Amino acid sequence: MVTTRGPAPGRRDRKKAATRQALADAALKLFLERGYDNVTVKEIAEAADTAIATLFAHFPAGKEALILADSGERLESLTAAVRERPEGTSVLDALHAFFAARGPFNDNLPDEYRVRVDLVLRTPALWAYARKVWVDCQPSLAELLAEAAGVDEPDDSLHVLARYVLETPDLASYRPDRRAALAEAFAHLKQGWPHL
Amino acid sequence: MVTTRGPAPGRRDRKKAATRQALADAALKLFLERGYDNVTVKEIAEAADTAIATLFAHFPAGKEALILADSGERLESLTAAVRERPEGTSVLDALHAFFAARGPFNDNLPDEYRVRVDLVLRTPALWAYARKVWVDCQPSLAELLAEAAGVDEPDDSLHVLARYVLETPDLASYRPDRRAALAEAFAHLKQGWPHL
DNA sequence: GACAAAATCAGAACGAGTCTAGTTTTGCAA
DNA sequence: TTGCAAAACTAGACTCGTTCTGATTTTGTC
Repeated sequence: MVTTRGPAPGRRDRKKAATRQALADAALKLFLERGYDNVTVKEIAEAADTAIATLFAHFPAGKEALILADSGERLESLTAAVRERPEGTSVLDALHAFFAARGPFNDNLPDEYRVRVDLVLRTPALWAYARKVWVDCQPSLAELLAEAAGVDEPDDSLHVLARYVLETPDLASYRPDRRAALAEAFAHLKQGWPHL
Repeated sequence: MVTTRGPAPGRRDRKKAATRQALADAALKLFLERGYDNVTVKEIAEAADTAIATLFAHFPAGKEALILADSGERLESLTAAVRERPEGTSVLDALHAFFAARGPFNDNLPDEYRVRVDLVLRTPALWAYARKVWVDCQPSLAELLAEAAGVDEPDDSLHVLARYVLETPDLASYRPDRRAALAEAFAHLKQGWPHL
């Protein structure tokens, strides 16, 4: 496995990471050039000079995962946003700020990110996958909310809130003014869960 | 097209409907016997004595659609539930009652439905498709909500509510006490949209 | 240098879904 | 009744994502 800040990644891990990166890079390049649906995994594997089987060994979640972060990474940032929120900020405000700073809601992103976000936004398969990955964080976010609310186990109410929160970016992205829709949604959620 | 209460469906329409029904029946039977994932569309087509191409001509939305109603039908019942709600009942209460009487939340269903609901509930692909079909009703439900709220066009707020409402059955079905979770969700939504 | 684990490989196989090009059935009208 | 166009249906080839098999190479370690 790739050592996250361990003694020093050996040659094996470096090569593995390089292969993975080559696949991700090739995928992004081809998707941007020709559109997600017009690129086959075979072409991506060839561009990265690997076998198709290797591609799926690195990205078992499939073609979409080649350019989208998994729930692990997302959950990390989400956790940080909640746990390290400024003193006096409500959980829901922190979550609102977290999403407002991300992909589709922040216009001040470096071009490198921008093109990627636009690609996802205009590709239904990718957007659906992104939503799924967020929603997969529901149980963990519910735990986080329980922690913030000072209870041991998340109950129905917190699971419902977690789901609504994670559903919101998807929903808001379909509206003409994405940022306004996001704000509107969080305003209502704060009414429904006044203590969070 | 199948005439819905027109003069009298001719032979052609009757045969077409029969083929469609044969496909749906064969699919349900095989899914129940061996599980959704262990049945191929080829087997279904053979059991219904049709070609695979015919199967997809009748169900272009794919394998899942063989046993799940499309948004058209769902929307009809949803519309009725909202428009014909008893005097003095809020829209959200009507929607709550509507879902509480359906599939996963009502234990008093005839066996014929019960087995189907259980199949959907225990098959991720089917459950995901069912959610999608509900969520596809979002724009229409937002219109309905606008109508009930006495405004011309649904704004962000109503689209958000529509989405949360349609997301709720899926969400609640994953909780240990589905009915309780459904009620909990609607209770919060009523706080967030007190006028509906 | 030997050996096991991990990474990679080519290619076959599978299932969903699309496409093509042709055949049969049906409704309708001359 | 016949003629004809539209609709329904068909077999089979094809694409694409994904999995499987079984082998080969690369790497870390002893």
